[in-house]
Amino acid sequence: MSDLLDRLRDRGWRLTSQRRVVAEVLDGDHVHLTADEVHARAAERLPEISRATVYNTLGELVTLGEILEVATDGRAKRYDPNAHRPHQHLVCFACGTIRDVHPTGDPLAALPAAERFGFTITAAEVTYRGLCADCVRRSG
Amino acid sequence: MSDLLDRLRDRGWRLTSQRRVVAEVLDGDHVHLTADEVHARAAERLPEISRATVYNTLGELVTLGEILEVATDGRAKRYDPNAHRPHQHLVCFACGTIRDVHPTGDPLAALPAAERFGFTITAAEVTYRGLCADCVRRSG
DNA sequence: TTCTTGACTTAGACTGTGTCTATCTTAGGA
DNA sequence: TCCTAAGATAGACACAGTCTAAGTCAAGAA
Ligand SMILES: [Mn+2]
Ligand SMILES: [Mn+2]
Ligand SMILES: [Zn+2]
Ligand SMILES: [Zn+2]
Repeated sequence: MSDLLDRLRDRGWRLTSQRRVVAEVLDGDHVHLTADEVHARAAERLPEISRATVYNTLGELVTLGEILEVATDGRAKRYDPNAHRPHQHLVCFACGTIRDVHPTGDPLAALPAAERFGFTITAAEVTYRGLCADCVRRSG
Repeated sequence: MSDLLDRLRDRGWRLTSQRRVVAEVLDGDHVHLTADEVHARAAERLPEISRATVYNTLGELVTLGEILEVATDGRAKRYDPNAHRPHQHLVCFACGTIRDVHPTGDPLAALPAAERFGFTITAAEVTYRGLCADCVRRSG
């Protein structure tokens, strides 16, 4: 985490208290918070932080490649600090929980040239969907 | 197309002119229109159709399994009449064009049990991203 | 240490996308 | 032809996100 702050300072970032708490809130595994969730948690530590600053900071961290923007549903985007290791997502239909998963092989290999329509393809995102153990139990 | 209208009538749908034009607008291959695009095209044929009716009709067609809702970016959802054959999507970074593609194999097979976190997984959506031939040409 | 300044933060207006409600219209059966 | 519940409509509303103008402050200069 403080290595993140070091990298940012090296890139000329001014280290404000707002940016520090946003970075702290995003620390951890399987973290996929919406901008408003980040704002709520940041505001516990720094009550007057504004929504605009949270959006600005998240956007800058995405541009710098330090976090990922994930749009799994039609709702709010989620912000993912796990930008260092490529991964895909597993989402529960019922409760919306998101886990990072690491499929084997290269998903691009499954797409034959005849199905590429002349595109130069550089990425494949996979979203696995199902019910998590808790929601299976609850629903019978 | 009229087989679609037949199926809907069989399911007890009242066939209004509004529902008819929405169904007509969604006919074709590689069609992935936003709700407002559907509304604009429907309004060419039926000028006073309302946004609410377009949203209602699209939602009902999704519920009936006649069209798919696709969220490829963080923007407006797109509606896809190709609900009869499973497929994935190929999206151009630059112009946003969407093509239907059919990868080989089952994407679920690439996710080992140890990476499933106890979920009961029932679906995998893949979005391939790259530059289409036109945008590659234009950009250099 | 204090000063300076442009980078940063803020409140709130504004936009795009989608939902809801109250009222009006109409498809299709009696 | 008439009736009525299903459907259509306008516009208010909600949510996610962007933008702007004015105020604040981190960090380098002196
Ligand atoms: Mn993730
Ligand atoms: Mn499609
Ligand atoms: Zn769940
Ligand atoms: Zn393109």
